[in-house]
Amino acid sequence: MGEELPPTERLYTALAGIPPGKVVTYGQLAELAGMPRRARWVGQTLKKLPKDTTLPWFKVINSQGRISFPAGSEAAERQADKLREDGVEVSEQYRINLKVYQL
DNA sequence: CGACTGACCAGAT
DNA sequence: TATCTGGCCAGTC
Repeated sequence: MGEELPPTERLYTALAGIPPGKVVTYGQLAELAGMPRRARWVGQTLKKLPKDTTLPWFKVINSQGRISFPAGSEAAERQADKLREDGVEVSEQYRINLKVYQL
């Protein structure tokens, strides 16, 4: 019968489908993957992605419209650069306007 | 087994 | 805007 993909696979698929210039929150991505209220699980899963992944991990931000890495860290800076390349406006304080860029 | 930790979140103050 | 609280749940020790 119909075999359903594992949760992680559904997460990858949903993430790969985020259009250019758009972002999603951890909680939103959890719902898209069919795992409502599992925002933390999304974070744990993304953390395990290989460093050379082609998935747009940088499109995932928290519900406050901020990058979930310590300000000034390499990770935060890398994510901000990626988002800007993708056409998303990111302030110096790593803030993104969800009203404009959220899927 | 309990205690603690996270790429989290929503509501209250 | 900032801080706190309770909820969430898989890993780790």
